[in-house]
Amino acid sequence: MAVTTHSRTERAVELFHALSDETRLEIIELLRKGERCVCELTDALDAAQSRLSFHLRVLKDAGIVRDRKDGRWVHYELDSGAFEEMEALISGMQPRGLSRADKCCA
Amino acid sequence: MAVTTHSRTERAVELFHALSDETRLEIIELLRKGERCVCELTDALDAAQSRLSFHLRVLKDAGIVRDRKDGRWVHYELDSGAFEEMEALISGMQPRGLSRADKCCA
DNA sequence: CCCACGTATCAACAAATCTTGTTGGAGCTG
DNA sequence: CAGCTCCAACAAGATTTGTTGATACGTGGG
Repeated sequence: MAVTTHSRTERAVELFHALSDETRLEIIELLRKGERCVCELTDALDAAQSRLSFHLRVLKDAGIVRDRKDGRWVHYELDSGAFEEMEALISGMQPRGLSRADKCCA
Repeated sequence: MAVTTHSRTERAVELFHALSDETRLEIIELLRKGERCVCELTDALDAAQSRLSFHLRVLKDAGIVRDRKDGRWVHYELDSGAFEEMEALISGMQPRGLSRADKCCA
């Protein structure tokens, strides 16, 4: 499970790196509709299986998706916790003064 | 100014890539306190000038910072528009159903 | 037990990214 | 003008990342 000790910055790098690839963003887009197995993703994206496996691992290591084994299939789905984390990170990076109050319940 | 035609996904890749580096996140953190010239950044980060110049360009190309010339100095500052863009992107990537209502004013 | 299927992993290569050192331009100052 | 400072840009090397094809692993069916 690789519980590497992360500084706040290292964690941000990991998350943003995971999102900085077109294939991975396409995977995320597909998973928004719900859980999918790898074979459905290879089908939808017309990508080699080992390529998707690689990208799914990056997403999983970053905590953006989680997997569930079901017989010989592995289903992947989004983990909403990571998105909350990223929203918080971006909020905390913005220029001082307009971090929160002005965009919530405007 | 490189007005490359971006798909939505390509733009997301560009933004998240710009954030996926520790040095660049440190630059952003420093710029949160306000405008800084390159020499102040090299000083604060103890980094070679050409290295910072490289990273500042990545940030600038992504629209995350903008520069202002002042004599022989160049000052960089955050561009809040990019952060709003990223918040919107992340919002739009989350699993269906819980995009907004459940995290605003809970 | 054996084979087919779905998936992960590995090795090798290709391509992109980052670092370092260097060069050159632009703008001050004397 | 001469000399200095601040900075961008380039070149070369190192490192990281992504792709592809081959192989290995686990599961379920015949």
